[in-house]
Amino acid sequence: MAVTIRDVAEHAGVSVATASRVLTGSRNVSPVLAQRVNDAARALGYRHNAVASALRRGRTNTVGMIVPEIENPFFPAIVEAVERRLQGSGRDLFLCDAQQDVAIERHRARALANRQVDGLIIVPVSSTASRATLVEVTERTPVVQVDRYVQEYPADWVGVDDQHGISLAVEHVMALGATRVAFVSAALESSSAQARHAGFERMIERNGLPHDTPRLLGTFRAEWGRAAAIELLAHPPMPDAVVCGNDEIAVGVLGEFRRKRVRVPEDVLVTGFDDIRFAQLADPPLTTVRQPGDQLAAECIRLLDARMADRDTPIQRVAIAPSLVIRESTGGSS
Amino acid sequence: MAVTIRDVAEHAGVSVATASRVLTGSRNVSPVLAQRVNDAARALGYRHNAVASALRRGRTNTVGMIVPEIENPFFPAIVEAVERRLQGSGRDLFLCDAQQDVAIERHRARALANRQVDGLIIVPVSSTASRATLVEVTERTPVVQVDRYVQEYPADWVGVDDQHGISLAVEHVMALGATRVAFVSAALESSSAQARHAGFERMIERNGLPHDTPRLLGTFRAEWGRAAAIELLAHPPMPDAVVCGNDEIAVGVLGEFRRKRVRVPEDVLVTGFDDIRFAQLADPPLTTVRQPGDQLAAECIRLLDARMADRDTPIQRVAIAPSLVIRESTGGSS
DNA sequence: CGCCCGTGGGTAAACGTTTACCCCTTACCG
DNA sequence: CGGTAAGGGGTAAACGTTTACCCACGGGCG
Repeated sequence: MAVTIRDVAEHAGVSVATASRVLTGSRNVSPVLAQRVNDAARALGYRHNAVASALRRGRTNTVGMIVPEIENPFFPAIVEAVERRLQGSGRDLFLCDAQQDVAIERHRARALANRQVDGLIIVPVSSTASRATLVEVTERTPVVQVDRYVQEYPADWVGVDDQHGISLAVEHVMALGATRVAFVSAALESSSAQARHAGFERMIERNGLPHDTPRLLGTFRAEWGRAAAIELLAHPPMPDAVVCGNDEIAVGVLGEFRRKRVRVPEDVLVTGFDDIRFAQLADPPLTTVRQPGDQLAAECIRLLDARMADRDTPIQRVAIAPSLVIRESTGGSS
Repeated sequence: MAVTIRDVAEHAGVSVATASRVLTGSRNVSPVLAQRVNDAARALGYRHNAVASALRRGRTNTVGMIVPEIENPFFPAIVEAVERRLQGSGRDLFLCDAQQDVAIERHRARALANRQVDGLIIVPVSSTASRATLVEVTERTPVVQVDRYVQEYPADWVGVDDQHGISLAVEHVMALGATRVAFVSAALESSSAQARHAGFERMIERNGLPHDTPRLLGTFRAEWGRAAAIELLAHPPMPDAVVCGNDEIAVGVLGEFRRKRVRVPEDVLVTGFDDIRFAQLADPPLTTVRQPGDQLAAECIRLLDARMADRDTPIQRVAIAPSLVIRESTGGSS
């Protein structure tokens, strides 16, 4: 078996209590004994058993995070930001991928909760089907939702004001003279898809733009953007602008337009959402609604810590205003 | 406190042993008692405490994975594939991001090992500086390296034959008439950067191509590709082809070339490596060396399981032959 | 009828830490 | 000099499961 704290104590000629106190720094120990313990630990190659520690203390110094699909580059960006935020407090982040499947999501959430993570950060797959998982896990551990949320908010949320974000995009293309504006986004499964769609419809309504432009709802993936572009081209007249639900979709749309020799921005304007790294590398570089990842992460950790400090704090929602990043896909910076 | 198996047993009127046996299915229990236990568990809202279980059993049904940086889309793709492979055996995957920092990598590796993961899959940050971490963690838990490896192989490895991959790219551009071939890749920190560089030099040598073409080594990121392209343009003559160390770099190169009105493939050929999702969405779509993610993942899990079954199995290295995917950045499919 | 074996149940001892509680020594103060 | 407090050390009881070991019972077989 591996070397335990008991072996260390024995080797150092002290009690396990003293060894533990030295190793965790939980109480003052005379320097001479401390030295002996540390030497013994090093000599024996002692490794802290986090499982035993977690069982006894009920805490793990670990935060869990679940994202709907790790292949969507927006999520790694958030993960990165969260990770950096967590760095300071010495906690580890364990990440799980739900693969767009609420059953897997539930499984992962339980796995993390069963491991006694001190907190859980989750981007729920579905605004409805993920709810049960959220409710279940919320009664066991502090939870913060990021980006997406679940109906009726069983837990804190931090994200961007999606409706406002989309309205920035629509206003922008309107200002450039577009009146026929199409919308390509994901099916109304997640809260962000819903909010972005609602924001779009509200802008169309409020500004008296024509209603008969296409609304194509699929997934948040480039493949769908490509398919949607084919659809748009198949049913003239072409819109003046295509507002996309995220950057991946927009990149797919751009790719298909390029292939079909539809010129962007001359023939049609295209906008995205998120401002992923590839947005500026797209051809043409993509005008998009930027999500401030660092702020989201900071807010997220703040909420998590607050809830860890007091489980009964009222549920909070933090919506951060996104900003528009203008690039060539709508004609470039003015 | 939370409800324990003791509460369940009491409520069902059986011993904890029986309750445990029902809940884990470790031994036959008469149907009537089993029913009572299950009912009690449901009624009380019993949740398995994985920490206690792990402490007692020494296993966790969990696999840990560490990638150098989650923002490089190649890694999420591998993670996805591994995750799908793991699905079948009911194990959970906990992912960690090393943020390109061997200190963080070591911290994460220890965190996972301390949590008693049953195995660890790692893409080491550095071929030299990650070695100590690998050695340390290898004596505690089965480890498989993917994609990159560490000097002298303290653990199994599965990856692609990088040298061969690069030679496919070089041969391809040579076949298209290129003689002056430049190489843009990452600093020789990781094994993949080293192998790809070595493969490139070997091809130049073997085919008697001019030696005075640029070798620009930076990072595996698009920003670097962009910077390298600027460098290439600043020092004529332009090469006939630019072979890149990965797709991200290539996308950056393409972006900068487009901005400077350098035509690809007419003026210069460009190739990548990995075949990430965006490779085909780039402008022009990118000719690249494809890494077969599913095969890598399958092989990886196979190696891990083999090592879990027998810790003393000799160390294995599995190199899979990559294939060339020809797209417009070198003139398109012939 | 006696023995053996298989089945299903319980008791209690682990797993490795942390920490409540207790004790002893020493120093300080009135 | 007695009393008290503080500091540093040890003992042992948790934390919640799993499982080795034991026991009782019943059926089959010689």
